[in-house]
Amino acid sequence: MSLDDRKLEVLRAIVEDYVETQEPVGSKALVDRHKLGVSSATVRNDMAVLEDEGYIRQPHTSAGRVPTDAGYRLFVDRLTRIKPLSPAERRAIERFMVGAVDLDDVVHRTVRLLAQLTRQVAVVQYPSLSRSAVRHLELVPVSTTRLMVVMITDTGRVEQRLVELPGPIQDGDVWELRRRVNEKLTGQRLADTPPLVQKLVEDCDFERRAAMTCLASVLLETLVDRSEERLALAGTANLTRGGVLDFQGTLRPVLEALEEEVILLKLIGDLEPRTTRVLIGDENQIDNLRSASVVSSGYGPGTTIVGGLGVLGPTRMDYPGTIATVRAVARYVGDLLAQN
Amino acid sequence: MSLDDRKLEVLRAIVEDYVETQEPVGSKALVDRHKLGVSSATVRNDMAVLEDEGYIRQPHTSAGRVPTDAGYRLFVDRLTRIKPLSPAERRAIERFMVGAVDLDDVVHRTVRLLAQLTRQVAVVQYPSLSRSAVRHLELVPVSTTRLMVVMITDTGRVEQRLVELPGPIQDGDVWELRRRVNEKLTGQRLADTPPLVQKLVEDCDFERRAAMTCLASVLLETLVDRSEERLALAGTANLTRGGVLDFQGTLRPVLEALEEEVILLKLIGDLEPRTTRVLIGDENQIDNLRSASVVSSGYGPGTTIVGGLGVLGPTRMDYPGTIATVRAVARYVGDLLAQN
DNA sequence: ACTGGCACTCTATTAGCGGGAGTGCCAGCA
DNA sequence: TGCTGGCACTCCCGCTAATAGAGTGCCAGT
Repeated sequence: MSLDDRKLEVLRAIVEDYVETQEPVGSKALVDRHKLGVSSATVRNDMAVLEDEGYIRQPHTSAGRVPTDAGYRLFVDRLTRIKPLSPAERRAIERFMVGAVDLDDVVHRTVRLLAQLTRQVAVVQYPSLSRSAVRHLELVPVSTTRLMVVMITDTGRVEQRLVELPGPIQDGDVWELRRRVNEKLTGQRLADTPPLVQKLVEDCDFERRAAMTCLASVLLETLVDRSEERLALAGTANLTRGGVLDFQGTLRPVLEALEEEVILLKLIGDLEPRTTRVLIGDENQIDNLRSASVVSSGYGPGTTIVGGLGVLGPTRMDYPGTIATVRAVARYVGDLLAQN
Repeated sequence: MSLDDRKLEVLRAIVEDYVETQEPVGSKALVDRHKLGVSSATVRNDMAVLEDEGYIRQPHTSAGRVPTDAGYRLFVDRLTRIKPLSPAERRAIERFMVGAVDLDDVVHRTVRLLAQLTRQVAVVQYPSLSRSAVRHLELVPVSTTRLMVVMITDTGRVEQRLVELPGPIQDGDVWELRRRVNEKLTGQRLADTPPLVQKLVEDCDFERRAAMTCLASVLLETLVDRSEERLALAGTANLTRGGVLDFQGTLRPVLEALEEEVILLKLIGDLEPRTTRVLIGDENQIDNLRSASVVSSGYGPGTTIVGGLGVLGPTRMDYPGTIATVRAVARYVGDLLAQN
């Protein structure tokens, strides 16, 4: 049996009221607050059906109804009309982001902005290296046997590594290495570089071979083996809004999960371009976050994605508003990166 | 009236028991658990005195006693024999820190280590720029009118900034600028650089004057106006240990405070060399952290301090253990930096 | 100066008791 | 067939009262 329009309308009303009041909503209250045009008894029948189908449930017999994860899912998929951002919010974004000086600053501002607008926990991934391109590589002699490699990407990110050389090196050789490396790698996407680096070593003349080999191994590590992706986090205090009820008693598991960068990356990673993803409840496959939802989106210049950002909150959250905000911020940051 | 030895012993016992059980401790329980050699009635009298002096208090009439901030203070100042780290802990430090690849990694590992060992919230300040020395400055042309400045310090930290030039610049000029800047600044403590930078501009020949001026202003900003000091944080989830009772009901204010970098810097800043500082309760001047204590220590190569680190927990914390751990970790990290 | 004893205070826990919100079901009506 | 009003029923929540227990303060005695 499928759900007719009125039942869907009832579901929407339940979700909206519950999100607002955080209390189970009963049939009487529903007809009072929404003009459904039918009596409470009718609504009760609809509710019984919705419950059978698994979209809502009762915390206990003779209490009001609460949406289930499936209920939120349906709500998000079929009942959410995107609400455009208010002018005030648009202005807030502008005001917050204007004057950012470097990449670090952009990321920090973004994450705080998100946390503030959505009143939830916000996560922003630094532009991922593997999807950016090399703008410049700089080699700086730090001592006679040590070299600092500094890489600048087109997203403005800077990475540096120390290279231990097998033996002393002349300034002139550093020069030559710098020239070769830049010649080969500048402008390349990081994901495409490994074979090029390999080639660099092979093409190298004998006397610089040893140094180049060391350099190459560090480069590979920096360019590719990027296990350590960086993140910024803000708004943890928002978890305490609305009592501890939201997260079935304890914040503990949630706080723990938020400290695991791997988990966060999983939450806001693997995004498709130009879409905003919503993970409700245990859709996110993470035990500690059973009662949390994540709204996330990729960002980057144009339609490419160089990183993810998103917010995390109780399943009981304002989905339309949050989705709109996340989307808007992602787009804004993307444009910012494109300009740069 | 001063406190005789037995009264102090009673205070110590109260603190120790309360820290362990988290429950007000009564006279009976005290004589049972500690061999004080006197009866509970005598202990009661001592307690009455300790209460008069403000070192302990009763949550309500006819409940056990709980230490006040002043009580903890006395405990820390006069009753704490430093307990040496257990071999297991020493090994944990080694195991955790070995194999750190760069400064970022060192800081991250340190903060997690601290959080894990003390089971509290840990904060580590990145080596402060103003106290380190310039190892090298690199100028990288990013476009014809933009320059990337990369500064490497002797603590291994790397900072970069973008400079917008007033007009296009030749490679040769970049060269010359780089030479001059390094000549003047390499090896200098950052705190000493401002007048030198000023001098750089004055000594500059006319055609490079404009570019140098821009560069100088960015340099000053990077070198000195270091309002944005970076921090690493870990162990937030530990706040939820021992119920929410520790922080008078809500974690909210604590979480909020932890998000303010300025506040954290204040907590672990301004440290004297070779000491471990303990701030108990509202000694830390921060409203949101009334019921929290902070144990912190400076670290750095040798006896210089390049940054602070510490942990934050409920006033009811294991001071001797925490102090020992913080001190040990600070020393370890200092040695690590010195080696580098 | 310390101790045992005792009366007293206050809390935390438990049980019992409506009030109320909300439901499910049924019979009647369009 | 679908909606409505009515009604009995269920269960939570908040209130009060009663009780047990831990801990204290004080006093008289050694």
